[in-house]
Amino acid sequence: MGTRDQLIDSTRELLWERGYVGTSPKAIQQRAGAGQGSMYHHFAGKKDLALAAVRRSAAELLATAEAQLRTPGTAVDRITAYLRREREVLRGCPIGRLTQDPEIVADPELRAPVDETLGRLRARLAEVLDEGRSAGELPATADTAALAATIVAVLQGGYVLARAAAAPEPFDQAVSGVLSLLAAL
Amino acid sequence: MGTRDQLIDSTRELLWERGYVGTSPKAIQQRAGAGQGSMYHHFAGKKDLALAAVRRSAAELLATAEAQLRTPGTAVDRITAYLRREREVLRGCPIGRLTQDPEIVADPELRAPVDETLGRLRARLAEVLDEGRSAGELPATADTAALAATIVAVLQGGYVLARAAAAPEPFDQAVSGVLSLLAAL
DNA sequence: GTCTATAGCTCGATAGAC
DNA sequence: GTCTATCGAGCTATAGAC
Repeated sequence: MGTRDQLIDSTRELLWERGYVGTSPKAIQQRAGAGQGSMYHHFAGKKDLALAAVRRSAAELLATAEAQLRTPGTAVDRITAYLRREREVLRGCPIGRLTQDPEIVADPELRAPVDETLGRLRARLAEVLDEGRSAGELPATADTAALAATIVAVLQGGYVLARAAAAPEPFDQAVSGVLSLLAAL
Repeated sequence: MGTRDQLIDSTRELLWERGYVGTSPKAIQQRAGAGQGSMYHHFAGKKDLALAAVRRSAAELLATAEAQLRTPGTAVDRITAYLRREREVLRGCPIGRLTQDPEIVADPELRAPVDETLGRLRARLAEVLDEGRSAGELPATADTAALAATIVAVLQGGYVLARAAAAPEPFDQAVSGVLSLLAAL
């Protein structure tokens, strides 16, 4: 792996752990084992590097989600597979986390990939729910776009509860709750 | 209002907007209209001030929730009143926001009030759901603790989606989704 | 109680040698 | 492509006058 990739990966980790405001070029360089000149040779600055890092994390998140949602079974089965897949819950979501960063939401360029990623995730979940509705698994009146937003919100909010408690249990409870509600539909 | 209170209020605002890592003593002083000597006279430092600010925000959050949950009606009515109350959605949750801050979750003293607040909120919602279950509004088999976690997670995650989109709609969708699921129980 | 001055450090970025 | 040196600013905190 080249120095450029090392820098991107270090930035991804630090953005996940500490956010944009809490991540310094110096910390990125140290984690990547690269010097200052090297970083500013490959990237225009902190923002440029963050953009590359966020885009890579976003692509990975969507690919991982797709792997779970592509499984056979009913819509609720597929969503269960997605929600129950192994997660490092206490680390939170590498993309959702960025929405709490004032400099990310204030900058259209930095916010765009975050918005697009969560938007696509919701759209994909709505698609799965649509298929379930067409198959008669869900009521014809179900608002699949709203349910998709609820599911993604449970994930993102589950991370918040788990991190507050420093334990994964509240995340698991929140997921169990929404799955029991979906199963009862 | 005294200087001490001004400092606490400014810290509350800045923690909400920028988090702990993104908030400097200097910014607090400027917003409060107080000098450095004044701040360090009233508080031992940034952490001490943050503790006072978080405790005050936590008390306010729980009091506001209680005002909505105390209303008459079924459990779902009361939870609807809570979820649908007027919110500045794009600002997010002043307490949940702190779970994304590495220095808050790493410090037991700073994390404690966050954990306690979200824990109490979940417990209070579970209580409301328990009352509804006893009244026959919910199935006897409903896992009220899990549903309470789901409801708080939808709120916290709804903020995440709204901030990503820079629009309140995803929050409203997520709330609509979970309320429709609860109504169908 | 509040002020100014200052400490020692890190911030994000640039310069210029090699 | 990577290095070291340096910039001007801001960081959290302390000192000591008033």
